Amino acid sequence: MKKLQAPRGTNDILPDEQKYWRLFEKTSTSLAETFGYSRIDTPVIEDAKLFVRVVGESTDIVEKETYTFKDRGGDFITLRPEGTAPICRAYIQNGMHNLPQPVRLYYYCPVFRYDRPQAGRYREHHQFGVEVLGDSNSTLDAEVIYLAWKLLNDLGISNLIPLVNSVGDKKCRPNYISELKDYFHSSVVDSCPNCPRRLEENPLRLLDCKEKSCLEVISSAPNSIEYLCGECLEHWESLLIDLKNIGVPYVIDNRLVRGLDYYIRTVFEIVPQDSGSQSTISGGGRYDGLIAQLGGPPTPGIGFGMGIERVLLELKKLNHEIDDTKTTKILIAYTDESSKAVGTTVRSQLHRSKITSVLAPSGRSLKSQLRYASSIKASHAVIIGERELENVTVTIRDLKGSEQKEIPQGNLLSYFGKG
RNA sequence: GUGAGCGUGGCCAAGUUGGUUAAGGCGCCAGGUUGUGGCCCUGGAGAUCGAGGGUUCAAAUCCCUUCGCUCACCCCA
Repeated sequence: MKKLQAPRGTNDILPDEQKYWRLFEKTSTSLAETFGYSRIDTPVIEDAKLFVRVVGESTDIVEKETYTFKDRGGDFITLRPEGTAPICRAYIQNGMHNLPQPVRLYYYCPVFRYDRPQAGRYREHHQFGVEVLGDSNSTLDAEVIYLAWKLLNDLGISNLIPLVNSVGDKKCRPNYISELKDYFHSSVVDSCPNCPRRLEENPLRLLDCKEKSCLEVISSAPNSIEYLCGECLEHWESLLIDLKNIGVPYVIDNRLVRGLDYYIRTVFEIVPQDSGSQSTISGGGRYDGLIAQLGGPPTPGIGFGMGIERVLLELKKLNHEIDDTKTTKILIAYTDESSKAVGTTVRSQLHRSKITSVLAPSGRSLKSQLRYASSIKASHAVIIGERELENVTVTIRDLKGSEQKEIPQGNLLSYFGKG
């Protein structure tokens, strides 16, 4: 029989790994709550049309990189590949424009992409993100960028600086793109296997080609800021002031573009300095046209998404001690069937007082039971044998030291301070 | 979709000019006397060497196919 294994690009998150995940979850949700964001959970599956409308039908993204299938009723379903579109859908569907604006939301969920896995890229990964809907003021752009940066700081990843850029809006971006095309038409490097095609299909992407021969051409390419219309320029300039006011460091990166057309004006990313290719930890931007595009009222929006696996990769590099929230754990050892029965009632007593305890595995010598206690890092062993049965006592052994004493069964809880 | 590297018990792995029962370490289980752990000692379980086919008297070691993993490209929400 073929060995069963998790599908390509998916991972088990084993018990030893959980402390990192819980740290992230605690840190991120408490930061978001502190800033007045409310949690939202959307379904793992969505109508496939949602993402088609967001990114357009013919791109690689929808054709090759989503998990899309026909369900038993004949509807096309897509496993959510990102957080923003479902939240916009939920905003529209639930009439959230009737809430006080802006609406601040955060999410924490698995997302799916049908990609070949590689370092930092999986078919299932997890994202945390925030979205602010209903206000186009640059203050909120700054707030969102600040949150992404602050979250990483709170986790102890403090050496990262957000990269920011503005890609203009529907009015001014076309001018920029045609300028960019003109520039690359005359200078696109023949030796690059991809840029001639990019020039036709996605000119903005020319700016982040990795080919060495292209770098020089890119460095003197037209700069998007110089093509911003009056309103976009004003938004950009006030963003820089807002960023300063809120106290987040930033670096302007005019080659920064994001893959999707829906981004307007502000785009930003946080990328670790020393890493390989799939390393953007967090990215986001403003998407003022998106909700209208999905059939809702014209509503501005800004947000970021953060890849948790990539964050944890960085976190582990720093080798910080993670507090594993150790509770006292008690192993209940026994020597025969009748003492086992007493052990079972002792366990119930402890559990009622919320004291972590486990019964030793059956059929083992006392020595083996205590070995087991050590291996599961129990803090104490409660030992029940013939003598304890006779005396109606239990023996409590402190496993950090080696003192033990026999106490009346009735004093068990007070021994652990729960009497 | 493209390219490269890799695939030996749960984990880390030695072994590749083909040749007796496929090292070792970690982990797991047991024992080291009479009811007691962590260290140490001894023993045990556990691998048809990813799978299928071929060459050969003989293959984990050579050839072919296939699957899987990893990394990179493409793409990137």
